[in-house]
Amino acid sequence: MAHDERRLQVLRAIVQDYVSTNDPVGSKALAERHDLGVSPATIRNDMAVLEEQGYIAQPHTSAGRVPTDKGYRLFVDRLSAVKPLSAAERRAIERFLDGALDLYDVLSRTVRLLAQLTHQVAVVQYPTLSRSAVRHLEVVQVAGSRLLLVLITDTGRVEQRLIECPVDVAHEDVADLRALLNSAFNGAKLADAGSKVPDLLDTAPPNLRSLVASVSAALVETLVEPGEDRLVIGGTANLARAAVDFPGSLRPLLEALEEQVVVLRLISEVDTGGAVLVRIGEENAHEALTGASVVSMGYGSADRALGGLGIVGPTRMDYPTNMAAVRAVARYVGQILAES
Amino acid sequence: MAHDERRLQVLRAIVQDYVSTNDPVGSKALAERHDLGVSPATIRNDMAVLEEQGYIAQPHTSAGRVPTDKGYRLFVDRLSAVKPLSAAERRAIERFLDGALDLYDVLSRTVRLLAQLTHQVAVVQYPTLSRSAVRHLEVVQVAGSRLLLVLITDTGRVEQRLIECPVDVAHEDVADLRALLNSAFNGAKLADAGSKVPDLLDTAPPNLRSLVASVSAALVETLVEPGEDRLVIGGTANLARAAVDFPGSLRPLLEALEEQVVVLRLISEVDTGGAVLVRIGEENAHEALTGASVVSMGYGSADRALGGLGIVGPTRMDYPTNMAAVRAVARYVGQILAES
DNA sequence: TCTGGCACTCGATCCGTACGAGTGCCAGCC
DNA sequence: GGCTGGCACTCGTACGGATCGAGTGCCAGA
Repeated sequence: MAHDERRLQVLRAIVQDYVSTNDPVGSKALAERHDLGVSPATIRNDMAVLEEQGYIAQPHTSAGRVPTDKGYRLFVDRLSAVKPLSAAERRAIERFLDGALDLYDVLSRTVRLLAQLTHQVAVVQYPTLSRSAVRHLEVVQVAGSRLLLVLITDTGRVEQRLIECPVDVAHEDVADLRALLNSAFNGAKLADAGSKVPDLLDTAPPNLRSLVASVSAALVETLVEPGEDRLVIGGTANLARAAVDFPGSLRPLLEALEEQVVVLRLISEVDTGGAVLVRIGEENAHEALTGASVVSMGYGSADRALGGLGIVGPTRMDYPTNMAAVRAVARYVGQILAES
Repeated sequence: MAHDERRLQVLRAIVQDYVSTNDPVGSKALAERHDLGVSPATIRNDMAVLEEQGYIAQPHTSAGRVPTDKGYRLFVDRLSAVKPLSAAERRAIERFLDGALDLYDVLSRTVRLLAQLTHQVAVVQYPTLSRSAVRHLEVVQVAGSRLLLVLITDTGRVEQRLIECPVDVAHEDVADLRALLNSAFNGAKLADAGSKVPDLLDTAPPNLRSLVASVSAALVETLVEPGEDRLVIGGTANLARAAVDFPGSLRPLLEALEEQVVVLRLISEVDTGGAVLVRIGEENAHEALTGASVVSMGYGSADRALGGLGIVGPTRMDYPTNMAAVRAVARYVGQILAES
């Protein structure tokens, strides 16, 4: 029906105006600023229906309407097209990310870039270890019984772990240990590392066996341990601008961002299909994120997902622009990390 | 004179009360809460003098007094004793920091600990490279002409750097390169690394010379480059609580914290003598830090300074407690890193 | 089905008043 | 000479009432 269609136009206009002005929007202003072809009175009727359906709400009786989470959801799903980035913005992304010196550099540039493009808090997950493969293992003797194990993955990530051995290790055994570990694990997906241990123990010379056992145990532990997934976070200063959208205080949100595990779950639960994922307000199912939305996407090549990245901001955000930025950056970062 | 002494007591009382209540403090309240042995009227006279000398100020005519930066300075220098930590707090520090798995883990635990003890934003500088020594160098071939250089220092720090060589590198040359680099640089202070390059080039076999030249150039560049000094920051959520002390907005401060270079300068300019350094308000000479104080201290053993750590908070902070916390944590972290 | 008109609601704003915390000054006391 | 109690004064805050206006819901008519 024609006026179902118009009601959606009204909702879209409400979202757009509210996002840009932060004032509850009334029927009169709506009629003036958008070519809806009908009078304020008609719009009021539409608004009454939209409110009844739960897409908008009024803060108090004599105020305009504000989109609800449900309203934003409909807007994102059906009323907005992801806005393509301008050529200048694309160039900015390339210029910003090219020339990174190492993995950390790539990620920290990414996070700054995202924060700058979206004016929100940006979050990038380190490439997940379990999906990478071992490129090289290095063992360095730090003290008699202390070894430093350094793992280099094919995504350029470098992991380190201190190992306390039960007894002192002979200096000449270290080289043997290194060779053994490398021949056993080289090229292995980290997720499969555990299954290689029995073979390794069989082939190890008897005098090294206990040493190999404790080191490989520590290695597997490091790799499998999911808590090791780290985040790079940036653009927190943008929260100060968005403070008006978080009535109580920024505190819970800032705490959640420090409590990395919460954000990690949000960012890492991405659709592997290469689509941008938007979680609006209560959909995040976390108290500290009341009034906040998360726009995220996985990065990596089609056959190998590496991790997730995204932004966190108030529900009252410019979804089309932010979704476009997240998508563009995720794709470009995926390319860069696939190359190296 | 006796009443000079009393005026200082009055200033101390004003600072203490103001820090704990955040209300401008008046003469009557002061006389009630502190045993100054004189009447409010007398205190008023003292306050008039203190104000004239610039130690305190009144926000408006009918309000109590508030310490100025100069007043806090006097308080820190002459009126407060660094408050020793309780045995329980000491134990908490040890429990919190022991059992860290690697350098990053030590630093991130440290930052969380400091933030928790002081209720302020905590900052820890990575151990400065140039004061460390090379423990091991690892070269991994990532692609034909691409090498990943991994540096392990005696402070447990692991640095990585991608090197793009002008031509493809033969697989068997990589091992030779590794051996050459290690024999040349092993045990060298990073600051001295540059001076070792000529010798290295002389001893290198002719066919490797150009390769060694480009790799060692990149190595020296990585080591000397001071911008590589990184920070770990935590406790940003504490700023939300302190928001009342930053009248305009938290924005400039949050931005300064992201603009790591500003904070880095503050934290790294520490007295090497092992004393806590306090910078109050305008002493920081940075616009974004108006109303903010920095409490910092170097860590490392007596003969080898590694870096700085500290906290950033409103000028209205509990200096004695915070100075004690910074000092205790800096000492303990220095111990831990010296051991490894 | 849309529109103009109208009465109504209710938060925001403004203004005037009262209150009280805090001060500076002064005369008197030890 | 220094301390104290008393007192007049200032000025920011809290409170209450009046006004304003944006926005609404409803209804009759086109």
